[in-house]
Amino acid sequence: MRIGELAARTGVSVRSLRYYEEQGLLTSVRSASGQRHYTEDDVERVGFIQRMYTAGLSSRTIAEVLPCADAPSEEHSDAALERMAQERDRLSEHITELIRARDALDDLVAIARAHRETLRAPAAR
Amino acid sequence: MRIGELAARTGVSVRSLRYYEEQGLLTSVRSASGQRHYTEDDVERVGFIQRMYTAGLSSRTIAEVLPCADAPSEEHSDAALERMAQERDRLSEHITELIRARDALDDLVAIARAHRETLRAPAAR
DNA sequence: CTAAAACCTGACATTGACGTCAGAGGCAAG
DNA sequence: CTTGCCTCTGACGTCAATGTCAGGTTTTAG
Repeated sequence: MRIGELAARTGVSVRSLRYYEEQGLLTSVRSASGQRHYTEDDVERVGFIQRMYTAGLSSRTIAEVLPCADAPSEEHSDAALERMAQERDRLSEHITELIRARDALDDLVAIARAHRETLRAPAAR
Repeated sequence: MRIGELAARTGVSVRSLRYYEEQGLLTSVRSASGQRHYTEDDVERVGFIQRMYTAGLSSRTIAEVLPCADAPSEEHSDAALERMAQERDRLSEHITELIRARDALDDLVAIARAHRETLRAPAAR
């Protein structure tokens, strides 16, 4: 498929797909005229890339980790494994922080709601 | 206390504290010479601001939400409450995505580790 | 064949939360 | 009084993923 279709199927912009290629995250086969062509597998690959971006990894870090996703049967050095584990931990910490932030928001919402009730039924007590 | 001490106690840069003030998130009392002075409460306030930034809220959104944290006993319009609830949900979705991303990383790590075992004990089977 | 739609490269623009630097004034200690 | 540290304002720099535009080629539909 061509780049427009891949973009449509992944929900990622054409611009971003070209950027991913520039960053070495995605490869394409070029037709004689220079147009990029992708395989079905690339849909999934782009999904993974997006997920890693969401996780807060940079292009460079994703590039380090991707080979492991590509060829799970090769060694790819302990460094990459180390890197993945490290990013996983960082992500885990971040999730913990986000949950705390959500709790803080929850508290605020609860207090605001409670006070609204007070306003609505001032004669309740 | 002056800005340097607040920075030290919150772990936030002096630059950021000025930026927060510029964004209307933090106020200070100015001495005759123009220096900013803060209260003990501001330490906690900066912590909350940081937490909201971590949660992915923009300055503008934090500015909308902060009045509720400041004065829980006022109404502050349903709009702010609505906004908080909305941000909370957005954050929740984001957390879910991050957990999925972490799971993906976990899978990769597990596969890589398993393969390393295979290499280390090739005669195991 | 022709026009529209999709693609190409290259380059500049954007956004947001800061970093950093310059030049000037403020404040406590010796 | 002066030395050294803190603070002030203002402005420009940064970074990373993307948007966007220009000018040109390719593909597709009619």
